[in-house]
Amino acid sequence: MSADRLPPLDCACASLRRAARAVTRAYETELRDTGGGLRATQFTLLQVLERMGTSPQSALGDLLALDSTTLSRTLRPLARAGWIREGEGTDRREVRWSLTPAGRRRLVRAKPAWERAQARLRARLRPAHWKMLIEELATVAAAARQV
Amino acid sequence: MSADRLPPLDCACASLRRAARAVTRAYETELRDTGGGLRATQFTLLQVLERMGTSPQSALGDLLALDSTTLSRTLRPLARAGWIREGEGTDRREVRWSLTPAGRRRLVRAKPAWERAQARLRARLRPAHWKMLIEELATVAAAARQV
DNA sequence: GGAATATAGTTGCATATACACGTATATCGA
DNA sequence: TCGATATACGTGTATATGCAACTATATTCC
Repeated sequence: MSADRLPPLDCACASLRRAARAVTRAYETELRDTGGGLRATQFTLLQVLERMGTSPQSALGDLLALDSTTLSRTLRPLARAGWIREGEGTDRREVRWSLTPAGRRRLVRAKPAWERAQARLRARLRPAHWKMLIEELATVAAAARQV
Repeated sequence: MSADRLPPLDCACASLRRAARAVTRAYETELRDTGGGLRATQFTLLQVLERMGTSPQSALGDLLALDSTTLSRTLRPLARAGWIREGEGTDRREVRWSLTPAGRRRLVRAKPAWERAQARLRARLRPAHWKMLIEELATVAAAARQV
């Protein structure tokens, strides 16, 4: 029933939000069916922590353009589930997060679903556009933050 | 303090969500300061209704890739504010929406803020990339819905 | 050293978003 | 024509998201 094409929206913000909603739904469907029900944001946080090793909470927020208050509340359930752990830094205000072994296993288990979602979307785009899109989105996010 | 650049994220979903968050904040800041505090989604709905004239609720959901339950709750405050109005269709299940004169005025009043936000973002991107981005995002949204 | 300021994070509140499920209406098929 | 199915929408519930305002710690600078 879903249309093969959608009319472009003049507004960049509306365009981004619409695409984010549609793509999030596709990824979360995949994650729900076989990836154990991680939400998109949860998966992303685990994936980023895997790449960063250990990271102050604020650095996660900077990297993902996530407000610190959102981050606090999104990380809490991940910690409660035992997938991430708080570490100590020199700065006593700061919270440093890292993946636990359980978190790493959780991520490994979810990755096939994520890869399927990626592959499925990618297959529907022109090959050259994928990389461009990823890079342009990074540029856009950085540009928007500078305001 | 915000970085001039951000590292790309491998995940298309994470890339889109990050960009959508950052851009939404930029647009809503502008709308808050001088546009009367419309939220991004509210502005988008008014703008789309202006373009479509009258539209069944389901058509709005299709166009914006918005779940119908989200739409119900998002439209309600707009109706309460008197910016949109319910109309009758042949199908008694259906709700048809259209902009009221007050809604049109509201939109006119918010547009300069929106245009400033658009212009500011656009100025930070390579000129050729803007149109490409808008179109690619429409393609991505449509592609993700087909899953 | 201590006041002014900046930074890291949290809490209260409000909107955004969607899934599971329910209700009402319409359509289809034997 | 009437029972099965499909469509349009709403409710309950849960997560996502960010602003205003707050606390606690660190830094700056006189």
